[in-house]
Amino acid sequence: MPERPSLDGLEAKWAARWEEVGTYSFDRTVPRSRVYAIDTPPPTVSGSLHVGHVFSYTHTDTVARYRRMRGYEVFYPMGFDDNGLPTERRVQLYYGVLCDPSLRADPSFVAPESPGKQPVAISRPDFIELCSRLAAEDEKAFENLWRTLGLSVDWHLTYATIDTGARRVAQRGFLHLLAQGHAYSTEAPTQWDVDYQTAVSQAEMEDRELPGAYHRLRFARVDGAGAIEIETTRPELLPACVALVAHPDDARFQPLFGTDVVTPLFGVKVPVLAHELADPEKGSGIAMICTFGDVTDVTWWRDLSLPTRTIVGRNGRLQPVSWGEPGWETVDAGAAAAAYAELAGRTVNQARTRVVEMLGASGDMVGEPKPVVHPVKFYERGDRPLEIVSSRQWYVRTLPLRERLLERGRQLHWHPPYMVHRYEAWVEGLNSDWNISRQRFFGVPFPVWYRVGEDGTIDHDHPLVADEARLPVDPSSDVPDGYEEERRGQAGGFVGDPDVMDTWATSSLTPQIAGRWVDDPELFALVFPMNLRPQAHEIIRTWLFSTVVRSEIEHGTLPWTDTAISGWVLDPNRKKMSKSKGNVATPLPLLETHGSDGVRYWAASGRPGVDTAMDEGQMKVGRRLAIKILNASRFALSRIAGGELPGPDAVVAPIDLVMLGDLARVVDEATAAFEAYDYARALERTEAFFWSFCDDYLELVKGRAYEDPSEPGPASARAALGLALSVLLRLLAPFVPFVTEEVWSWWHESSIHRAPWPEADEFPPGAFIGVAHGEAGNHESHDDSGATVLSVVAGVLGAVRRAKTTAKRSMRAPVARLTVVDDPARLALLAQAESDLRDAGGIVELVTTPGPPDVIVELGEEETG
RNA sequence: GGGCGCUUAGCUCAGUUGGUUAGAGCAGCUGGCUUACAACCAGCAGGUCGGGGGUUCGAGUCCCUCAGCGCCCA
Repeated sequence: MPERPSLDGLEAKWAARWEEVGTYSFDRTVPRSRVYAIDTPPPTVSGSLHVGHVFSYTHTDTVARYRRMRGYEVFYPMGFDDNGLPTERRVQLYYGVLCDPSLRADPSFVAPESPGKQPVAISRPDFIELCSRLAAEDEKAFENLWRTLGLSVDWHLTYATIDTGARRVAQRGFLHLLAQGHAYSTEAPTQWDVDYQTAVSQAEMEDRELPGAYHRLRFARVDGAGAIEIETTRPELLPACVALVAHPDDARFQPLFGTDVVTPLFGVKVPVLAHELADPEKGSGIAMICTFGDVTDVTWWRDLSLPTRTIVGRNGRLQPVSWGEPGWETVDAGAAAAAYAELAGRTVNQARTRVVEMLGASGDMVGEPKPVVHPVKFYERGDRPLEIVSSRQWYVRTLPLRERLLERGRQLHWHPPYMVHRYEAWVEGLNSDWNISRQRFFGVPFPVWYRVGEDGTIDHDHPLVADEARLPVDPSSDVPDGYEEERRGQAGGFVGDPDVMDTWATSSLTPQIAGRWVDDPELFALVFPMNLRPQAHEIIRTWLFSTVVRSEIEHGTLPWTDTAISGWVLDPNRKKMSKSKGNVATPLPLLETHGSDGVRYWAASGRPGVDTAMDEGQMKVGRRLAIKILNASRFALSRIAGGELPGPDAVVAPIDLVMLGDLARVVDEATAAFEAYDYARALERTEAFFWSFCDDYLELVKGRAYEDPSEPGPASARAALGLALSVLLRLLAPFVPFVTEEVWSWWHESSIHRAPWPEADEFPPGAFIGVAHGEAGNHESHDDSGATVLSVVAGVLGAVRRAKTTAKRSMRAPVARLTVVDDPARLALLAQAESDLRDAGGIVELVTTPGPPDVIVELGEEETG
């Protein structure tokens, strides 16, 4: 036991020790009933470290530590979700490279030291190699943070959602979806980000308010009887117009339904149709339908069986079309081609400007554009509005599962419970199947190839699937059974699926990946279904939802029994932290300044599911708590050192029994709180007891504990002190693992983090008088009002302190005479700890008198010298 | 526009099925080097529980309504 204990260096000391002796390693020899498995969120390491990471992961760690102390073997792996766009973007910027999948791998390829002025095109294998390399470096920074923070993760179980085992799991899962008809591919209108060059799923889209303008355009009627005026925010899609649409009940347009009009500039005949989704209140009450301006266009196109006229290419520019050819019929092909020549090759924004000029010149635009602000769909990471293009994508059928998914949501235990509403709202609002294809490189490829017919057409309807025993495969370099590499891309040969799985399609399998579903079925049977999914609330609709989908389809079960939803970290002004605002706090300096235990204390004070402000003040409080634990423990241990520590039966003094009874109640409350995943409540109750324990009980008992240990009074004090310290340290261990382990090591050989969680049977039966356990006793340690010998004596001690403070005297000043006036029952309680009170207050003479409550303190002179 | 949550001391938050005088920490103020701790201790002060209405013997707590804030979704 050090003379002057300190928090300095505890993180490094204990992190190394825990790793060395395997304190948190998972013992797979235990039976299923003793396993507690956690499906940890795998962070995306290409993002920067964020104080939000320490916040939510600390919550999970307190639960993991509690369960471990309850005797469970905790399966607590860390994962990393490196695949997908964020890592690719980081590699592009870091090295100044671009992936060109048409290039062959270059055996002599060396990554550029720093990015040049122009991006260097490199092959897909070389690009993936750089992604893996950079991700591995970034993972180290995360692991270092987690270890410093003291997460009780078993680092031998670490996985990445792109590693070999994960690819095997993801591809096997996909093949099962395909075989059972849950996955299908189709050519379909798809939300497309023209910058990232990829399809975007419903879950990744967001609306942003964007300024635009209504342009009023004139369409001539074929019968010559005048014109129809429509309003549109996207006049550049005029060449893609396939129909006009109005509400079936709209009397203004009923006579026109079924007739044709002609588009301005391009002279295309299009019908006027009726559909409920047309809003008579909006614009002129009649709209043009294009290929495809928005999701409503897609609905109309599908419901009304309209043709397609695709003009926007995947690069976001208008592509060439053949006016006059089938599908592009027009009354004047020459004029249409001339007009379109002004637009082809331009971006949609450029084309909009030009087409407006042309419409103005031709007199087909009515009045000036009317500015509006309207919601436009964006990819959540994108900078330009999404376009809708038609392309081949893989989908998972989620719509037919809706009812079963809602039922699973009701079976899952949500903490806090109201979070289930977010899940239900999402499932009920599903309007499309789940698009899992991404046109990217650093991801898990689809393990399928397609036959190429003799005429060069690709047969997407009968994919050649990989044998499960071969997984993982890369169809861009591996070859389907029965084919030679030479026939890749040849007529009569094959092609590989060019896409990779969406990151949610792989991370939806984290229970299967972490549990090694394919590679280690015995382990998987031991840990799945898991116990806990901790995660943030904004990804309920993505990660939680998709994991439930995959588990339901593959295993017919929930992937876990409980989910704990954490809130966000807000900046000190309660604003959401974001890079653009520049209010993001990086965690390592905080850990260094306040200590890991201090930061963990702040994090664990945040209620489950509640957004919590970054608060360095709370971290300082946590650090003070840790220092207090050091000092109080050293003090208590110094009182009980030397000789055998008496067992609980030695506790006989009423005040000692009452203190232990109060502590037993705290154990009950903390245990109940942890069982309900309310770590914050457990901490609050424990901490409150700990401070009053230090302020009052330690002060009252310290004299007696120093006396002859063979006497019953001192023996009682020593036994109570030892038990209380042991219990308190264990209650605090999930929150402040470093300082509690340090103190524990002063008097124990093994780790506190494998010590048993405190139980009622550790306490002497006499402690439970007046406590819920209700065992009868033969002493009077409490009165009818619930006052105890401890609460009465602590109250009097407080009055003595008050008097000394008011008199501006030192706490050491003696009390010549203390007169306590109170009712007889309370005075009887006081009498049971009279000598402790005299010691703690420096009281020379104590007088008790029945009567209206009062405490009269007559201070004496301090001895000098 | 729909859903969920929040509003309690200057600040951050507790407050259980409705039940004595609504609590804690931080900040503030006043004292004190007290043989565990000055990175500490003791004490003091600070609240119309967002506004309004209702139920009840009794409301911070339950119901209605209004306002503000945040998030999710359209």
